[in-house]
Amino acid sequence: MTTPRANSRERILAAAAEVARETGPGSLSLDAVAQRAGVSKGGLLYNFPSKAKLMQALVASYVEEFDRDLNEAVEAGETLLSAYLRLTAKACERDEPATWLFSAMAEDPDFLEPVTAHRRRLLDRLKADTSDVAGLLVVFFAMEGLLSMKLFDGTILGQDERELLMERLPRIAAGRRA
Amino acid sequence: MTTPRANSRERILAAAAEVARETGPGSLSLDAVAQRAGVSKGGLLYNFPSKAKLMQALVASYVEEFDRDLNEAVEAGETLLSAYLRLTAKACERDEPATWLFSAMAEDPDFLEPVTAHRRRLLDRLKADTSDVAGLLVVFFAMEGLLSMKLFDGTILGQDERELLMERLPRIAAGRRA
DNA sequence: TTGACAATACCGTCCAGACGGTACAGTTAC
DNA sequence: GTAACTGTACCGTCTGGACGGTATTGTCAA
Repeated sequence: MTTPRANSRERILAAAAEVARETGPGSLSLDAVAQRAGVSKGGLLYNFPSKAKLMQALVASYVEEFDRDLNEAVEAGETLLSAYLRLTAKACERDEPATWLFSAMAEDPDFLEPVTAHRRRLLDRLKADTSDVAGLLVVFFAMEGLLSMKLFDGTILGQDERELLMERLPRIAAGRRA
Repeated sequence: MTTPRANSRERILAAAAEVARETGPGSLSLDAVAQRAGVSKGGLLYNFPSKAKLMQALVASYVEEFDRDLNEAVEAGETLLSAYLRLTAKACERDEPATWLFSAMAEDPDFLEPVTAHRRRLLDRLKADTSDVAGLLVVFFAMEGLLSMKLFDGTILGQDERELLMERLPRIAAGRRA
């Protein structure tokens, strides 16, 4: 009952994210991931020879996807800030928070290094693109705060409040005072 | 020595936070905590009858401390917003990030509920104190973003950048009520 | 005053289960 | 034939936590 062609890696990665979300970040066992992906444990370890490699791939795929989307938007003519705002807001509205991030952190905090490096590069790109650094920082960290709340599951903000926030942010980054 | 040790609970809680910080959020074992606290595992389990109770106490003590400090500042005449800004900034500058939070989350995401509830209450209090809700939201989430970066270990921001940010924030939330 | 009992605050040991990882023989698609 | 698996069996380690024991202090009736 096998169709062994290889989107296996993607299926496994997606399964890992699902398991992390459903059973909690601390319960990401290889057995659970293999079962969820419809793969044997042997098969999982064939694709990712250790749990550490799985985690690294999980983190890397997230960073790559974000950068890809961002660069596509910029090449299509959108401003960097606008694209960042839009993509991050989209991430905030997704049903599945990226709790796999916590799984990676629980396994070994060093696995987050690619994410923090990515964030640092992103901020640098945004800084190079504005004349109002302070305003940019405010906007950037507000978005990061919103995103982290989503990660921590907090549905702290109502719809109307979020709209209020998202409406104000671009005006701050534009250098205008309310 | 023979006399029952005073403040065992506090020592254990502090030890748990230390272990979480030093060995990573996923490696918070009772053995490690007991050893660090200078208590046997049996003694630990006497004070906190399960790991879950330990985590809950860890979370609760954080929330209580924050609220206590905040209320003291307000009673001493500081405005709520100013106190919130100051206390959160202080937390960001502390050497020891609160990685125990991730330990709690790894154990069971539900343990974070008191924290998110606390955050929600805090935001509500701040909202009731301002006429410019949108501005407040920006400031609040920017601070939360800064804090979460600290938690994720990201030393993303340099000293000068943080000063730039912290200088701008109060001006955005300038709309005060009566 | 004292002896009996109980509560408090631990210590040290043990154990069942979960987990990551290995090994390897068999199976299927190309 | 080979890459990409499956399936099973197994190992060593770690972990939460149950349990029984112990020392000190407190209470209180006779």
